[in-house]
Amino acid sequence: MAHLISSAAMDTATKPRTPPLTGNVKVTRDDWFGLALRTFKSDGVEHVRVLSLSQKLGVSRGSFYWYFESRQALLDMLLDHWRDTNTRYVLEGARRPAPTITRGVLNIFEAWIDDDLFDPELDFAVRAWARRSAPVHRAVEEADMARVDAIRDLFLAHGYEAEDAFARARVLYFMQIGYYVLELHEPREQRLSYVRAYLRSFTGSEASDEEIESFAALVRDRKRPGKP
Amino acid sequence: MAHLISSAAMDTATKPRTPPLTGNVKVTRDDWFGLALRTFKSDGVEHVRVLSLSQKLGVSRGSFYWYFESRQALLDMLLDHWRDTNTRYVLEGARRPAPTITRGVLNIFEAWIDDDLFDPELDFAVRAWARRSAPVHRAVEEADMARVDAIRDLFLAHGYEAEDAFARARVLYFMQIGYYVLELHEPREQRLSYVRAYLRSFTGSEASDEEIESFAALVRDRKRPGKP
DNA sequence: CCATTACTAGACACATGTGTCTTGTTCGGG
DNA sequence: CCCGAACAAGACACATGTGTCTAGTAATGG
Repeated sequence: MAHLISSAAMDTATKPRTPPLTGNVKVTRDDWFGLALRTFKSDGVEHVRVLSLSQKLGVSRGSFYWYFESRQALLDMLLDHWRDTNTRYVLEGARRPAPTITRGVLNIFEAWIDDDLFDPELDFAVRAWARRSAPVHRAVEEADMARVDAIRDLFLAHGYEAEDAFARARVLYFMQIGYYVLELHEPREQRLSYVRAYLRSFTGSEASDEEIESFAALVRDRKRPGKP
Repeated sequence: MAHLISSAAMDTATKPRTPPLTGNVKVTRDDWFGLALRTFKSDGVEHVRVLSLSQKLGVSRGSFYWYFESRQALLDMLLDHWRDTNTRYVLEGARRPAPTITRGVLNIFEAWIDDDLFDPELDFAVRAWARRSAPVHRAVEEADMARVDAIRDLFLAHGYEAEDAFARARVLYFMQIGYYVLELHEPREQRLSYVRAYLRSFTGSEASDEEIESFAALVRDRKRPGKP
């Protein structure tokens, strides 16, 4: 009865693997989660389906229920993943001490401009999801408030008046979200060329050439700074 | 063909009706479309389902297929509706001749600030839909370009340099979209109080008191200006 | 008053989805 | 070398969805 051995040639769109997968194992938990995440980002929650994921992975749904308790558990993990990645780096950037306000804003831009640190697709997918799910909605509200507050605190720390700091934080944040929603996908070089103008409009003061240049250099050879 | 009755129904709770509905009729085409639209806005395309709509309307699915060719036909109509409403008023506002740039931007704000003219929920729902549907994606891209171009032309008409006009159009538009994505739902009065600051940051010049005041007055007794 | 118009109900055939359970299959270790 | 841990397959029961078709039924108009 052993016909068609190792027809598991499903290495197409899903597969670069590190360990050769011992035992009767065809896919790992990470395969499931990774595909779910990609599907979530490109197609939305509604399309994260155990059945269709299993078909793309070339295994039966039984495999899924070995690794995960339920579809809902997987969705919860997607939300956690978003919280762990997207919000964190924005906050870290905003809170990093900076000698000037322009430099402080550049610290935030670092996350914005690097898709490894802030993932706009993921953010949008979560926002779309939030429209229907109360807990997700709360999570998004919390994250937005935390982000705007952190940016406002940056302006406050650099001597802006309370109201002005608030307004500037909002303009900066709203415009960034709006930019991502539009899905412009401009090349990094082009985005870099706008930085000076954005800084002027966001902070009301002028960035120094070396600030701009060191930011450009940092972005150009983006390697993830922390540990992987 | 006397099916042009009761087009203005579109109530909230789905039921109170203007004409008593003659014959064996339980729901009208507008009932179907109105509920579909509301569902689309609050829950997204994926939840616009013939079955669940029929249950909410209290009729069988047979009714739907009397009024509409298919689910897809209904979805197409939703997209058309979005095009007819949302894009139009933004363009009209931007193109209306204005004595000053601040006044010109206020003309655009008119649509932004009035949910009858520009519906953020609808816009967001369409953008979410666009991520999965190529034709919808194209429609959104076209609309975004048309809107930004119209705003840019406004700045150009008031003497701004080409690049500056482009940048300002983008900042204005992106920030507005970002604002809507966040779903802040601030009361009209509060939004009005920001208008002067926004105008300053968007145009770089100061609005006159009477411009601000006449805008506030216009918004306060919002009646739809054109014909319904 | 009877036919026609304009709908609605409900059954059929089929697809896609969830979650559970039983029965494999493959490896590595005692 | 056989056994158990770690997974996978596939069937079952059920829910929800689409689209089609036939048999109604309530007002209206001749």
